[in-house]
Amino acid sequence: MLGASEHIGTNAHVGQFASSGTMSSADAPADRFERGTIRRIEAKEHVFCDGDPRTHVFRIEEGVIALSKLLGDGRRQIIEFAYPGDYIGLGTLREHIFDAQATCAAKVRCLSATALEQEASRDASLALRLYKAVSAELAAARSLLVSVGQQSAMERLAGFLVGLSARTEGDENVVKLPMRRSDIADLLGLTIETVSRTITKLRTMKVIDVVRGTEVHILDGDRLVELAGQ
Amino acid sequence: MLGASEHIGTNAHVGQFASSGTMSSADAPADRFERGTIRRIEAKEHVFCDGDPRTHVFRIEEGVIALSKLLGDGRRQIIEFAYPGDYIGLGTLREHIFDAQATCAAKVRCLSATALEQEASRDASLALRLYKAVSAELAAARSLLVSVGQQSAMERLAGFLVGLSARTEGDENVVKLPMRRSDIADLLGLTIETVSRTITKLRTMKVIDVVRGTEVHILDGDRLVELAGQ
DNA sequence: CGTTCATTTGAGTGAAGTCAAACCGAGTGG
DNA sequence: CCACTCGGTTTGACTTCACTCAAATGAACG
Repeated sequence: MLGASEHIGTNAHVGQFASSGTMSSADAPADRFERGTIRRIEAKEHVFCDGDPRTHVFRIEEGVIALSKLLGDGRRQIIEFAYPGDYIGLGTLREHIFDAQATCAAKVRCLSATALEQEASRDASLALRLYKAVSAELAAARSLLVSVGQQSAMERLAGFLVGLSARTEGDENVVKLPMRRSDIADLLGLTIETVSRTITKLRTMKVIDVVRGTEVHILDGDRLVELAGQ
Repeated sequence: MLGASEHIGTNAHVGQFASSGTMSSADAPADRFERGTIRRIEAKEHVFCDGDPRTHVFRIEEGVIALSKLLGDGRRQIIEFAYPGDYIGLGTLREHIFDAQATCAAKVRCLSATALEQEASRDASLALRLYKAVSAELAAARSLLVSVGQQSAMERLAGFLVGLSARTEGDENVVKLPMRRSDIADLLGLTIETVSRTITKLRTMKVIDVVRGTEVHILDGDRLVELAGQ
């Protein structure tokens, strides 16, 4: 099984941020969302781990970060995939309670959690932005919960592809999968084999076509949405 | 199946709040969390429905409210049980995207959503409280997701009972179940029958005892925690 | 060209679902 | 006070969807 194999020691990932200039922003100068250094993350590298002190909040600039919970016996549930523009590490706890691991090469912007929250306690509009950001995460988590709790493997996978397609810029009918089958399986509460078999079934149904394992061409979008249920 | 049987018309539940005096608060006078009228809710009555405009935020004063999503074919996923002290209806969307239904007789405090959010845009400390409240909900939703996505029926049910016991004031080993089996099933992503069978198994294992179907006596708390996994 | 890692496919099993019937406790009315 | 109903729960028999274990295939890379 996948897991924390690449990760050596609880804090190995902290402290060696690639020093990149702060991006010049057209926004208000005090906008913490636009400052912070950029850090490069390799595929499978951790941004932070379950149990680490929550020192930073990160904004994804490139790639995909999987937030996940690892159970004692190796089972893993992915909580969400964070895509460019998303924030990870928000919340009020002193320590992280999830792993954050890149599913492919990625870049994140690092923002000091304490600075952010100190400023939020003075600046209501920043606090409201944080509120809206977590609210969006909450909606996403609940929607995934409905899927995992009630839907069949086919419905979950079709829904996942529909969601990915909606996120995709450019041709909505060509979706790149920037993660392994095991990541999809752990997101949807299935096994790798079931994910693979379901993809195969969608292919034989001529609803999708798969190129080199990582690129999904949606041949019949309406049917896919239908298969996703509501 | 359960569902919206008690509910007649999308907005039948709005507008007939029981007029109760605003509670005198030791807090700051501007504290919106302490004002608002109290509304009585009968068992199975809706506080609000999926699709209703989000006019109010509610604080549970008594009883339990189930937040749920109903799928087209009757399947239902409960997102969370809201207990006294919890808030429901937070978020930034104009409309509710879930049903909120009492599992037993309940009372909620009604707070104007617009007033709350207008004030939050001026008062950073209020905005931060909202932020913290949703963050807590987010953590709860994610934890349930892990359970539903990865754990067996026994693990889910044991975990549910452990969680209830932790919430219980007074004797931690006597847990009242203020909801039906169908509510527990829809929360955990199981069927009524599986919930019932699992409870029976816990009884034959002498880990719990059940009195009149609604009162669980925890006989072996350590074992229960063990069965819940992590 | 061989190694490694990811994915696919196959065969068999099992945990939870479905359908159906029995049971139980709380009201209600004769 | 008992019979009857009604909603909820439990139990039983059977089915199925997804899991497990195992092997084959495919892609990437030195």
